[in-house]
Amino acid sequence: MSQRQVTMRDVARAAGVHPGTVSRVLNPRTRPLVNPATADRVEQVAREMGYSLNPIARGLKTRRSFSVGVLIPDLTNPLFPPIIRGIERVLDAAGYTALVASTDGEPARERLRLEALIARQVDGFVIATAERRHPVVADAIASELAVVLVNRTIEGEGVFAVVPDDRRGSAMAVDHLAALGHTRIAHIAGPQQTTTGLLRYRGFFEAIEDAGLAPDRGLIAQGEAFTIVAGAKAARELLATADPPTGIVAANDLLALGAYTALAEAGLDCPGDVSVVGFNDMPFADRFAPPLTTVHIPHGHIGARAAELLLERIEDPAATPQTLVFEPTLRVRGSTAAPARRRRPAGSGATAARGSRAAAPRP
Amino acid sequence: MSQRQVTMRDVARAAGVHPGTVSRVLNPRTRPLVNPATADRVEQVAREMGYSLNPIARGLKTRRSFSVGVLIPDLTNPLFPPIIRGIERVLDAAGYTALVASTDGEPARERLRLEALIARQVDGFVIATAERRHPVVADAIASELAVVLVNRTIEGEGVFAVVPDDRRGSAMAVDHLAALGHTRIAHIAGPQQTTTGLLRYRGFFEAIEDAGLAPDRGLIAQGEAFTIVAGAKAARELLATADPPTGIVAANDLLALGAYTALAEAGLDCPGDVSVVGFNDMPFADRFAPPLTTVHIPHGHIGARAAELLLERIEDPAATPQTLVFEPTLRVRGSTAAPARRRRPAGSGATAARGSRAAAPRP
DNA sequence: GGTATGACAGCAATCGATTGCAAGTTACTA
DNA sequence: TAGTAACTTGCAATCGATTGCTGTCATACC
Repeated sequence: MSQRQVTMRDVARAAGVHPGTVSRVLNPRTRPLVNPATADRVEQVAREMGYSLNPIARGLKTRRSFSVGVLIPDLTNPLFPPIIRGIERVLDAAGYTALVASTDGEPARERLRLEALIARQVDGFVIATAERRHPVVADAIASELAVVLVNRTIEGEGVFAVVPDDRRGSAMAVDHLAALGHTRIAHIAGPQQTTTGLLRYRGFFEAIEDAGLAPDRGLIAQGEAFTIVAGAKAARELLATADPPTGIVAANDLLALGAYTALAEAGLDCPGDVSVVGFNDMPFADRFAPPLTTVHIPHGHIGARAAELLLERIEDPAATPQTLVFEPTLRVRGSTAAPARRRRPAGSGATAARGSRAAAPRP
Repeated sequence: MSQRQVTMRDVARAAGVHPGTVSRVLNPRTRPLVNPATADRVEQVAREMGYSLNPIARGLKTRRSFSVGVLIPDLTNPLFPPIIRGIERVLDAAGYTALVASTDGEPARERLRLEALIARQVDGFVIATAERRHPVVADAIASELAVVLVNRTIEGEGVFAVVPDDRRGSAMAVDHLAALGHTRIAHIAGPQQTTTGLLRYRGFFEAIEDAGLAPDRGLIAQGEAFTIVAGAKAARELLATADPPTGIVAANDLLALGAYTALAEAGLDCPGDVSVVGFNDMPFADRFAPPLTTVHIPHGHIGARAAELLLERIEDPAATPQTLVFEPTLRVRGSTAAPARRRRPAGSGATAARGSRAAAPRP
């Protein structure tokens, strides 16, 4: 907040030494090279003058910035803020700064962001926007950039990633519904170009078979994105079939919320008529109407571990690539219940929506 | 993603000109200084070589970075992501980059962030963490940094800010409840060191008087922070009084959500027993149980306008300070209704909570 | 035909810090 | 006591781009 920034030269002059010496004193790594007495004096003077190192200038020379880029598909998805918080916590402690950028899922914007951040000399990236085949990310990794993927990963070699056990999570959801007595269990799948979309779908399918239920293509609806709108659309398709499901496993909470919307439109009660399970346990999932049963993943930890992995990778470019897989847990709340006896007219299309009455009608 | 970065010197050599000339060509402002033919040629060569300017180096010389810092109290509060999105949209279009940092409301962390960003040569700040008397922010403004406050502002001169009309918003909430027939209307106030906390409180109080209701100190509970936990605590206090309110105006949605919690604990129904109004209309407010009636503010616009103001201020340091006040609107949803006839025992303390049964019991 | 005018483009210092190299000290050994 | 090793610290080039100043050259004007 000082008027003119104090430079290293100023400190050097004041302390009667050469700027190079000041530089050495202020860098822990080179500090031992200088006489302890001198070092103390310089440090003292620097403190008194309120000197602070100019990271821009330093970065120019060292090609390091002690900052890392964090690429997020959509900041307004409540899943990500806790992850970011976890990342920042670790980075902060290590003296790094996180530069958060959201890409809105647009590849063009993503490339732009990435390059802008590279130009800013970031030392690495935590990327949450990965798709299974992702040229931008693959390039980044190939070009020896330090990259750690979080939540989603890519298919390929040499990847650092921290992800939930997606198959297992889906299976938990299916098992839960099956245990409640559901036999017609549907899936609202996420975009299949993401590992979360694909693996949760596969996990769902496998679990259905393991539960001894008949797999049915008609019970799979493809969500076009991980959004409420896409979830509603997919759920409408499921409800419009001849023999609609009594339980829905959504590939994430936003899709599940979309299912809520579709159910309300169709005048159906959740969980009375249809049970819904989400994935992620995003913040506020417990406050929805009804509170969402969902697969919980430890957001903060995932972020923190990703940051730690990244720091390791930055410190040691030869570090062995590794993928950390977190075990999810099921949070049972109010959106799932035993299936009721079928009571809707067996028409093929959903009957005209009875207005948008709230999913949980008041007594 | 190229191996070694192409520098201006490389381009100059290839084009057979001096680096200085390349610099002039690539800067729109100085471009007219060079012969159009040469300029075209240089530009061509630069493009072919895949040259991209190094913002670090440029920043070192120009003390500009074309990036701005965005200080957010808490990224996990869903109010902020849409604001950030608005900011990014405008900044992007102007060729600037937003560096988002969250402070968790800790002054120490805030100062740290601010200084880290200043060191990174940001050209200005959008600050959402302001408190009414805020030394850090006041210093920043005083030291001629380009600063625009968003959502909250400070008390003082020469401030650029974009805020909602907090008094008016509170008044809308009160009027709504009064119109429904409520006479015992309480307020869960936000921290009074923030303008949002203070003005919403004042607006509440004024509106109560204007409605011809008797102001009652017992109907004001102070939230310690803008969080669910604080809201629950404050609401419990309100419910424990001899003559509890039938309507609650919360200073923001998180506090309102806390009120939901307290009501559920006390076995009370919302809106059957007590109506609740929030403030901000944060994302998902319409999905809660019950859907929250709240004062809506245009998050994206607020962010965008703040960014625009900041850009103006950066371009013209002599720009006149201005505060933009946005008119809020009331979104009536499921958390408000006419007061029921009093039917609870008139005991002074809340009776033992009947477990944490969901606020909206299933039929 | 000589000089004033102006358009171009090169030169070199500069932003603030880092670091290999070398010089100067000091101390220690043979 | 000369010689060498171990410390310290200064020197200066460097990272990549910007910009005031200067020099050059062609054109225009009288």
